[in-house]
Amino acid sequence: MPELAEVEYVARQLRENAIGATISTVNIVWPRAISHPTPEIFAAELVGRTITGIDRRGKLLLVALGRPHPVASREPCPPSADGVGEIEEEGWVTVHRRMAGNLRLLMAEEPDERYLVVDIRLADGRRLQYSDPRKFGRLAFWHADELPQALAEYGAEPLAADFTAARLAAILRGRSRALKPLLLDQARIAGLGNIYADEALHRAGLHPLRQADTLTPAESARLRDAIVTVLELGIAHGGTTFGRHQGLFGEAGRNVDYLLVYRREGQPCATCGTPIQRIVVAQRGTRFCPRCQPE
DNA sequence: CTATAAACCTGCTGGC
DNA sequence: TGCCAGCAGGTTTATA
Repeated sequence: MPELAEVEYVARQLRENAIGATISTVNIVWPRAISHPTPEIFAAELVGRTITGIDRRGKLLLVALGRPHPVASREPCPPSADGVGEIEEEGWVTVHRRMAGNLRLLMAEEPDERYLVVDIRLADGRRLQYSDPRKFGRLAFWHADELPQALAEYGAEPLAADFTAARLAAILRGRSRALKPLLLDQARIAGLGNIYADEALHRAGLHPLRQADTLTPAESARLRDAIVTVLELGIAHGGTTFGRHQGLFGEAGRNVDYLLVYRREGQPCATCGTPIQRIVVAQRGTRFCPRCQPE
């Protein structure tokens, strides 16, 4: 599930529902899921802190943690527009769901998630649970001054204002790699995964094996627009869900109904009717329309 | 720099 | 129904 669109969708839900909540206990069911610093320190650092903001970088979810002001103001501080209130950030939890991880916010009476990996109890009785049947996903805690090292390897943010056609053209320039592995390279563009890479290439009319530095300016502009479009559509549809839930409350994303090529091999292309083809590129199943996306 | 394979894990689906 | 092969939304590491 979790590519940029699915992470962004959950980030928005968390921003609406979890900011201001205080963590009372942390139970780590599968310790290897904590990648930094150690499971024990992770748990100890979280307890007593309050969720002050939610952010995202590529497929990585960022949860800002702080402590309420020790003194005074009787008024609870309302979160500001960027999700950060009058509480000082002291650290961050990062969540990478990899292939199959899910984040759920459970009401007090709801049963535990299946495949539970980390259970975070909130002071109001709700639980924030990370579950993951494949156990590929990772959580970490970073002090505020350590966060940059956690984000150091990420490339362009596709939904940021500076992700222009010129920016993408600069990324493609001088690279002999095929487009598909380049789009999946998080150090170049952060957040595209197998679904949205295939969908973006299809919308741009580009073959997945096309060499990156052979695109014309018009083609790279088309690709930039296609990337932004597929991601925004994915977010608007609540993400793409194949198996289990992926929203914060267990709801399935509806974007699967809008995919044009991903997992549609053999079915007719919506544009030209040619059967969608599947090949393997960089160990990943890759779908495209051989007519709309000529090599 | 680029490419390829394997590893990390488990669940699900389709074929026989 | 049972078993096996193949596939899966991602990343890291080792090897050419």
